[in-house]
Parts: sequence; C-alpha cells; structure tokens
Amino acid sequence: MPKDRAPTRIQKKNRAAILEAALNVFSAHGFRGATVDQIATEAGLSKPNLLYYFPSKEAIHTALLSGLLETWLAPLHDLDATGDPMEEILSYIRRKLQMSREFPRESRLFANELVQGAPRIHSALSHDLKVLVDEKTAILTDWMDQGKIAKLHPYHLIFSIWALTQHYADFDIQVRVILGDEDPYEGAEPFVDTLYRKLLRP
Amino acid sequence: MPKDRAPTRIQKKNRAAILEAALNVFSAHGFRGATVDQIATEAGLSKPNLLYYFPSKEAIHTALLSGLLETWLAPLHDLDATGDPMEEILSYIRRKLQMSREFPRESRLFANELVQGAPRIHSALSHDLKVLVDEKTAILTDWMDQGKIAKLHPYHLIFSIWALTQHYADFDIQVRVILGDEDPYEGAEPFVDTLYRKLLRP
DNA sequence: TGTTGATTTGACCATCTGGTCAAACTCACG
DNA sequence: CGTGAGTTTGACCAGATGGTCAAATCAACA
Repeated sequence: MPKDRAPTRIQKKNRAAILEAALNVFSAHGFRGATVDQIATEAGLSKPNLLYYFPSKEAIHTALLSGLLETWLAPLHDLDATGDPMEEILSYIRRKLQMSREFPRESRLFANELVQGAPRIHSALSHDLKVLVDEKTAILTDWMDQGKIAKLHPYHLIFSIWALTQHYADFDIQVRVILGDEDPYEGAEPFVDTLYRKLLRP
Repeated sequence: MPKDRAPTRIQKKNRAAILEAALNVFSAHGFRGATVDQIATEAGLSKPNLLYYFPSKEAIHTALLSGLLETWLAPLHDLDATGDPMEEILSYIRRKLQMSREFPRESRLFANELVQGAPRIHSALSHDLKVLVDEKTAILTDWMDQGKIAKLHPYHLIFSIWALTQHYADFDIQVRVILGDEDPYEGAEPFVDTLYRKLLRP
C-alpha cells in the first residue's frame, strides 16, 4: 500500500483509473456481481497491482460511494431559501434530471445499493441525507405556509422528485424498450416541468 | 429432474417452497448475490435436492421472473377504455401503489434486474411489456384527444406512475430513513392522488 | 407386502474469486 | 550512474460456489 505522503503522479493516475473502472463495473453488476479482476482489467492493471492501491474490493466500493455522495446530493444542497419558490424547485428538478442524464452510472451505483437495503451506506444515509433533507423540507414547508406553493407532504414531494428523475437513469433499459429511438430526456424535461408547475401552483 | 407428468403432491409443495425462498433471496441480494445454498436452506431442502427440481440457479430465477411478470403487469392490464378516464387512471395508480405495499419483494426483484440492464428478461420486456404499454397508451391518447384528460406525453405519464409507485418498494430503506416511524403509504396515497388529479385535469 | 418410480442426500469436483507474498522492475533524485 | 523508495507481477492459497452422481430412502399402488 502506498505511504500516506503526497501522492505521486502514478498514484494519482492509477487511483483515478481504478475508481473510474470500479464505477463502470459496480454500477453495471452491483457489489457482489463485480469482480476485482474485472475492475483491474478495465483499469489497465493486474489484480495484485490494483490491490496495492486499495486494500480490498470493499474499500474500493466504499471510496467510490463516499466520494460520490456529495456530488449526488449537490443539487438539493443548492436549493436556496431566498430564491423564488417555484423557480427554485423547478431548477432543482432540472439539475436532478441533468444528473441522471450525465451521470447514469452514479445513479445506478446508488440504486443498486439502495435496492439491496443499502448494507454499505446505511449510516451515511441516516446522517448526511437525513440532515440535508430535513433542512430543505423546512424551506419547502415555509413556502407552503406562506402560500407560495401548494400545500403538500414535503417528504413525499422530495420522494416524487427523486423517483421521477432517477427513474430515467436507473431503469434506462425499460425506458428505452418503450420509447424506441426517441431520446428519453427530450420528452422527460417538458413532462416533469409541466407536472411540477401544475402540482405546485398554490 | 421430475418427469413432466402431472406434478405430485411433493413436487407442488417443494417447487412452491423453492420459488418462495428464491423470491426472498434474489430480491434481497440480486441474482449474483444469491447463492443456491441460501435458497435451498430457506426452502428447507438440501442443495442437491433443490437441484432435483430446478436444473440450475438460472432456471429458478427465470421461472420466478416469468411467473411474476404477469402479476406485475396485471394492474395496467386492467385499465379499461370504457371507464371514466380520470377514475380509471387513479385506480390504476392505487392498484400499483398497493402492489408496492403488498409485494415489495417482487418489486425489488424486477428492480434488481432492470438496474443491471435486464440481462435475463430483456426479451420478455420488449415483447409483453412493450405491447401492453402501447395498447394502453393508445387509450390514454384517445382520452387526451377527446379532452377528457390533460394532453401529456403518454409514455412519460406511464413512466411517472411506475417511478412514483415503485419507488416506495424499491428504495424502501431510503424512504424509511427519511420518514422515520411514519408509514410511507399513509402519506403516499393521498400525495399521488392529489398529484395526478392536478396533472390530469384537462 | 413387494415393487417401482419419486425423492433425498453425502461426498465430491471444477471453477471462480478475494486476497497474499516475495521477487523483480522502474523511477526520481543526488 | 547508483540507490532507495515506489511500483508491478507471477505464482500461489483458501474458501465459496454451482453443479454432479451413485447410492440410499421413501411413497404409492397393484
């Protein structure tokens, strides 16, 4: 294992390659379905070489998840209490849909983990996620109390946004079976926009 | 492997026990994460005994999926072109939400498969699912053309229903982390009801 | 009850997989 | 160069896992 000094050029390159490869493999096959050999090959390394940079398969997975959780929650983090309520929420939704479009692997990485009961990130969820959601739903509740947007159950409002936007990344195959050649996001963006305008109108 | 005559009492009992156990294990761990031993133990059989009834792990999985696909699509199948549009759609949504509540394992079984690209049911999807969805979206489009419900992209309307309802089963852990002790479906039912009433109002 | 087919199992196998290790190789720097 | 730290690898191991098989046991029916 490399010493914990400043990382060398090679360390940076290889760690990045491993995480990139791991994202591909874990998101496509889940933790159990991924093999260290597969990740190593995809990263252009031998298995022992990969294990020189990360002590175990589990460690790669953990590093990947915790490194990406922040990115994943960023759109919600940016929801601003001082902005225009309707526009803030719609722009949060657009950012979230954009994430599904640009980072489908990341979405599926989390989806895989969640569907199986989040055995490896349950604690991170109940801390970071819970806190962030509570903070933001407080804002939503304020807006509702002030009559700026329709009164709805704030948690379920958040769930609906997650469900709708992540569906396009997580169940991509199903979406494409139905849509054929049509670009999913072409139709999704106006659809969710209309949906939430109607839903949130006071 | 049992002959293909009429199944004996023992065959019926054991096949059912295996499929029930397999549903537990596959839905919780995915195909790759499940082991034959685990399924056998949960079904109260030895591994060779289990493999006397199904030729392979893959065969159990396939039998399970194809046996459940019909159940899974039943709510949509029941959408009736001659009923009242708004009530038909709302009742479809209620049935779908009810499925998530009563059959979360089935939902996660499909979710696991879909997230990983549906390697084992892709063909079933592009036949049965595609046909059924096209049939039902034609009804939706009619209703829209007649001004009975709001004009929306019918495929994305279906996606939104799937996403919203299945979210509660598939990402149950996340939902519970946020909601705490609150019953998810208690709030979900009125929420989705309100949502689609607003969305579909012409 | 005897016989035949159905059912069950212990022992076993080949392969896959995560992980180890000592030895070899490479790189940066004096 | 030369040297020491950083990097890479072939060979290897132990345990898990899907699957096989012959022999033993059981159930049902004549």
